[in-house]
Amino acid sequence: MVLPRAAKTQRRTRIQEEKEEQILEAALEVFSAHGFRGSTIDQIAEVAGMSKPNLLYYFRTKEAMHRALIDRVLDTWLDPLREFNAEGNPVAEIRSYIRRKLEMARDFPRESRLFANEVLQGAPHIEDELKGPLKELVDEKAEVIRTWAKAGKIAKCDPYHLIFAIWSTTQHYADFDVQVRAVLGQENAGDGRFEDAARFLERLFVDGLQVREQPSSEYGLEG
Amino acid sequence: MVLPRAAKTQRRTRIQEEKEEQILEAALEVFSAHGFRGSTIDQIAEVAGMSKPNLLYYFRTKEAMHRALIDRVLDTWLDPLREFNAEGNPVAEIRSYIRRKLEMARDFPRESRLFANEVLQGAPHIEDELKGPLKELVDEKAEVIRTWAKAGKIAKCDPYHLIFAIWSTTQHYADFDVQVRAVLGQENAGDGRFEDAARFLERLFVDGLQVREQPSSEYGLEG
DNA sequence: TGTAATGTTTACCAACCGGTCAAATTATCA
DNA sequence: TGATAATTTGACCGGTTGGTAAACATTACA
Repeated sequence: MVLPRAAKTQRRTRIQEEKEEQILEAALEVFSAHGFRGSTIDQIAEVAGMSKPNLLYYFRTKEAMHRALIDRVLDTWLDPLREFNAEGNPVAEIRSYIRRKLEMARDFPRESRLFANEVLQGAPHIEDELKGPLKELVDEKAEVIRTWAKAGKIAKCDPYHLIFAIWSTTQHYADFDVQVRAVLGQENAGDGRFEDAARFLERLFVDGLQVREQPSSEYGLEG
Repeated sequence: MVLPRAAKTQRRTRIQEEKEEQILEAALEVFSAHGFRGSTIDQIAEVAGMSKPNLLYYFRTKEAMHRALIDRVLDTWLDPLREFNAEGNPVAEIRSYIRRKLEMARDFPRESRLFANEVLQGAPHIEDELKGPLKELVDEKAEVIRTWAKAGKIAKCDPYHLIFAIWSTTQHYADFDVQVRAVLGQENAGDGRFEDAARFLERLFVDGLQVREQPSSEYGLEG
């Protein structure tokens, strides 16, 4: 037989699992750093420590590799939002969501950049995931936030833009890492910037979402 | 003479100016959408409406085109931060900075994505700009913010992370536009999302930076 | 108007890139 | 062990890409 390629034989060989693991790890390294078009199969092969035809034995095409990687990573990536709990204390839930997202930016920056690259270039490969599972999950959690606001547990605000703000501020530390480092300077070599960021962001969002008697009317909104 | 190429002759021809303008416009379109490696000279040539060798007559290499584009756009891009005025009302200054950044995300999304692509992939072509002019400008404005905080005009906070938060939340609407649209759904076709974002962000930052008697001590910061 | 400088295009090249093929090597198991 | 299936690799292919050479066209200007 010439084309087992994972799908054909139900039972996966030990070697198959190991090699596919190796390849996806290397693919994550390369795709997250250069984007889909900017990456070459040779690069991935070199990082994975195997020959190009060998990669193509496990994944028929470059696109197949990318898709497998996206599928594998997307679930994990959305976990923090899934944990968002309607029953919990609203402010505490938002705080811990921020903390979890920031931890992911620190511990899984490549995953963050993989999606950032993809979305930035128009999401040509993950449009369905965005309009499907992602939107549904966000809709669900936005409804939770809206309920909290109506119940007076947090300040009234647009839940979608709140989620966008949490995404952008936290993922910024993964996606724009070189810029953050450049601006903060060399002395900020360790992970200290993540702790500073956590302090700042938790305070910003918590104070910003506190229910207020006179909701900053002196800065009333014009067009 | 065969190689005038702008630099050699001091006086620029009318044609030179027009064509270089055309090329950089096309380059912005293509580079911002696909990143440096993902873009081809042929693509840019087609958008610019001229032949590939003709492009290379004005810019010797693909890198030269990219560099010229970056140089041209970076100045404009930093204008909103430059306008940040130490003498003004602190909260008003921050609000109008947010507004200006959001307007830029709406009106110049390609410029935003150009830099996002670049930084995301490790800023291989603009490292010097980040560590030089950008850092100096941010250092200067961070000092202004720190002064305001010390004077009790705004809440005490890390000025660098405040700036990062404003950058990330506003640029998010340009860089991750497809994701924002996907999550908000089709009904949000116009520019309404920018107005909603402005309302949300101005309120978030203004309320979050309000000086407080008891600075949210009940959510005291742990590690 | 003539001519030298400037601008444009066609044809082309070498390197690279995604992917194939067939032969060789290794693992599996009756 | 031997035969069969699974895995790996070197050689190769067609298309693309960044860039060049040189002939051709146009403009500026004395």
